[in-house]
Amino acid sequence: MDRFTALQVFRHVAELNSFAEAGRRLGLSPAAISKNIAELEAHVGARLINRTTRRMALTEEGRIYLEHIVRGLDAFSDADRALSPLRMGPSGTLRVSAPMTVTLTRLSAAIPRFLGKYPEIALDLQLDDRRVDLVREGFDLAIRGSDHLEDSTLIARKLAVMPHVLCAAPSYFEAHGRPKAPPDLRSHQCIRFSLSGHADVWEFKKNGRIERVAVSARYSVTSSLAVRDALREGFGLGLIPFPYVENDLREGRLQCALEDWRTVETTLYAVYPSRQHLAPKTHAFLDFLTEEFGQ
Amino acid sequence: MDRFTALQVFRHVAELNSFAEAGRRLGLSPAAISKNIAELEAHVGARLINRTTRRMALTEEGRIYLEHIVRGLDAFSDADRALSPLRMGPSGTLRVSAPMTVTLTRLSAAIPRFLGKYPEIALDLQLDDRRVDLVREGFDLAIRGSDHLEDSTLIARKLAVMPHVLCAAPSYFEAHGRPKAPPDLRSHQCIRFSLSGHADVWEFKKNGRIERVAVSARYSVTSSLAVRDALREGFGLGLIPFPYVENDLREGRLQCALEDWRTVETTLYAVYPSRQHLAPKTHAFLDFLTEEFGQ
DNA sequence: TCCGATCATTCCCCAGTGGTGAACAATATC
DNA sequence: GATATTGTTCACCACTGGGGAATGATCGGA
Repeated sequence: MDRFTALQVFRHVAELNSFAEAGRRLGLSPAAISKNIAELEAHVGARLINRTTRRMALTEEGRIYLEHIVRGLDAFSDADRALSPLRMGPSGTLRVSAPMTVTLTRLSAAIPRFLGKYPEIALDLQLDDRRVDLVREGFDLAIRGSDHLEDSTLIARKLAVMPHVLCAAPSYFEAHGRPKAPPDLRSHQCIRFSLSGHADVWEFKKNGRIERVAVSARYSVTSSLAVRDALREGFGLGLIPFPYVENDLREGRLQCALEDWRTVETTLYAVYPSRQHLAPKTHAFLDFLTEEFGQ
Repeated sequence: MDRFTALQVFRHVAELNSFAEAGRRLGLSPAAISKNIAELEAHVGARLINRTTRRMALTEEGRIYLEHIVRGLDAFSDADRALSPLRMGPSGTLRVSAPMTVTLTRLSAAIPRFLGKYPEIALDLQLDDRRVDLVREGFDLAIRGSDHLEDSTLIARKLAVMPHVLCAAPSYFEAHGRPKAPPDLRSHQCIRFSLSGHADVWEFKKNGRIERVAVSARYSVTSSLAVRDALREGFGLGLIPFPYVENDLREGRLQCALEDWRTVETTLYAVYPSRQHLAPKTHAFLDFLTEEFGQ
């Protein structure tokens, strides 16, 4: 039986002192009211309402029961109401995981604007290049740089594609020469971003031809920014997302090599647990992200 | 949908951190658990639990919701528990309405024994010769002297039949003579118990013949005990339940007349609102009554 | 690395439940 | 007395809530 409606019926009947009136309020037939009360009494094992066709009054049991019931029902409507602000406007605490580098280079400057737009949102932003477990660690959303398809039941929205470029400092090219084709890389000093899915093997394409080069690197590091720093110092060649070195290239601090070859690209995804019942706060942040990376 | 089970499911899932385990505890299939949670989320309009097949964690909404829900569910189990003492042993307050006279003559002496036997019962005994409205005034049980069938939806259990006798004091008979047949009563001084259903017309039967006498009385009173007092004083003839005058007759203070005619009788009923879910306290009192009147 | 076990979800199917509407009995009201 | 209202009961029925199996994902261990 449906306890919940039975209890609601009981409450209405008790407070309105009438079966028929309760039925009208709840949009139920008199028959339904009668049955609900009877069921509830059967469940409780006690008569709750003494009644004839014209009069009705709670029994002692009924009074005691009602008292508790009302507390319970109120708690439930409170529960629904407690969620409505979170459902209405974007508010609450938003837990986001994002990789350090991409955040610092492309996002963190814009975040105050986001927080300014949604004063009800508190942002807990965890910068971490690990691939975090969304649900285990309770994140609402994560940003991931991924080069392969998403694996799990999570939802992924593509934010941006970051093509990689092979580059080094002018001083490096002067000292070691400039590679003409991918295989030349074997004799070069390569700097490796170790968290990349293609850290060990660098891939180049031209005219449908694919060249793979197993890279041996004396310097592996878990941040592309550290790679960039090393590149600037002329320590070696690196494969690095274009946006990170855009300024360096324009201003001549770094130069590209093998520009006629296409190489890997990192796709940036926003990942979240489910598309259903997406919380407004999460929705707002998603919009912010797509807008921010969309330009 | 059944909110109640959905909420129970949600609580179990949240506290056990597992859909499957919750299913086992509640005796439900995994499918049912899944559906319940999905329904609840649809009702609430927010995702309550983030989940993959292996991990699950409450969302912010889920935590808030759970907090309220638990209060509500606890209130409900409290409600059930609050009634169980009333269901188990006879206890609580028992409200009984009874006619003054029959109580004083046949019951009140035994009541302390009843209360001694059931220490958890408090008795609120309203002595009132009115015909009270059981449910309107919130009685658990009423004792009624009735000479006609019960009229309403109430349940009536027969307690005793009290035949009436026509009697008066010896002094009265000496002064006014002894009636030989019902019609003689017209010339007698009659004392009337005005609450009786047959106060105006006294009925006598013999050999299937029925005699009705319209009684004119100078003294009408609402208590049979007052009638008895008047009879003892030799003021007139009265039709009165036999038990009330049993001692007087045995000891010669009063004498019968028309003993070869059968006259009306009052049947004593215990009346209560319903046979279903009879509270133990009421049951105990009913047993007490039948025992007390049964001898 | 592969296989078996476990978990949540989805689909389909079905019994059982809660609902309605009408007939009914009791009782207020006019 | 006639009428209207109320709570109960009885069929009847749509629909829901549950089980079972298949599916996809993930974990743990060999």
